Amino acid sequence: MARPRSFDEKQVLRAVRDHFWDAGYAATSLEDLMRVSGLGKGSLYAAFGDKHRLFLTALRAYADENHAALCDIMDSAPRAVEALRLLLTAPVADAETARRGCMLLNTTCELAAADPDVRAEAARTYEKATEMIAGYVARAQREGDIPATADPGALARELLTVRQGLVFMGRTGIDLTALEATARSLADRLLPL
Amino acid sequence: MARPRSFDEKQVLRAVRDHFWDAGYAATSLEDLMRVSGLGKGSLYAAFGDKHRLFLTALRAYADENHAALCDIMDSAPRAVEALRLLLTAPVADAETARRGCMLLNTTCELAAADPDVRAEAARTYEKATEMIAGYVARAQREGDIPATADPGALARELLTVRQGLVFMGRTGIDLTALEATARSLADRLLPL
DNA sequence: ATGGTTATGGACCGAACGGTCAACAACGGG
DNA sequence: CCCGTTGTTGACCGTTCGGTCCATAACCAT
Repeated sequence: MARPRSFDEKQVLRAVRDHFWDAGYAATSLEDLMRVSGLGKGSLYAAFGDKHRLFLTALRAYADENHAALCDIMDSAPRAVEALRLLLTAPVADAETARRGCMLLNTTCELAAADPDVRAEAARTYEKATEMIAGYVARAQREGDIPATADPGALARELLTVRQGLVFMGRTGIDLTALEATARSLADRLLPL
Repeated sequence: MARPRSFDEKQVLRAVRDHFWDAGYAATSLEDLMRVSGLGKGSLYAAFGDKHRLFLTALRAYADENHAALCDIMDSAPRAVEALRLLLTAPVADAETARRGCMLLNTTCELAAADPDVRAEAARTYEKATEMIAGYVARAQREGDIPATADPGALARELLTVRQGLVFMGRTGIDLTALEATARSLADRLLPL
């Protein structure tokens, strides 16, 4: 019927997401996006709308992917309490991950005050994460590793908060050995085994 | 000898800092800075250098002021362990503070990957904060509120990390009542009284 | 009062910004 | 084979960007 697209939508979205992730929203120009995606302005606009819409699309894709990856990592632990430990230790386990930080965290800091869409995405994602973590807490309680008296939702919010703190500290360029030790120690204190 | 300045340097720096704080670095234009400071371009440049130098000056002033304010708050507590509790509960105690977050945290997320000067400022400030906190930990140990076996530096890094996590979560727009409860609960678990 | 010196404010600059558009290219159905 | 439809490309638009510069203003020592 008509000319087919010459690009893979997911691949473009990934390239664009990577640039927003590293450089931030405001510091990324359309020229940057054209370069990393290999597309012309017109194609970018026709396929994804303007810069802001493209950004939100990339952000949402990132948040979903990230959530799925976190679920995978935690699923790999045999006991729920170990999965909860991974929640704290994984984000600082290797240098590249630690330095890059989390795209949602970075852009929330940059834009939360000015952009309701970003706030909404953050709220949505962190609520989903809290529920997921609370599920692991409940399982760890059934497995006898966490006292049954604990409130799964409250503990989940604590762990998520601490995780974000660790992710942020990784972004600052702090010494990674010390940060790993901090993560382990926090896991020891918050998840008495 | 010559014409005197028509503005107060600290006042201008505060106005400029406020705008960078809320809007971020890249999203702030020289026109914004002229508007909030009431100065013309020429005066701004003559007094503070270009946008980036002005930003760094404002950031450093913020970091120093913030550190001093934190010291004041913690000094108000009679026992060191209570000061350490305040480290976690103060940043989420009122809505305005929580929503605004921390300028250094916000800009570190935005610029850490691209701007070595910002990384350096973050490293400098967080090292200073860690030392200050470690001092309180040591005092709390002398006062018998924290086990003498604890490593003050390690505990300080943990508390700072958790504090940053709480500050970040406040910026996301999360429910503040829940966040306060999270802060209190984390304080209870990390600072056994 | 005046001259030396610095501050001020806004005109001005080239470059880069986000966004639009129209001419052209590539495909499939008839 | 050719036409309708959609994708691609790059020229082009007005605006805004950060930064420079200079005529003028305001001050103080003399």
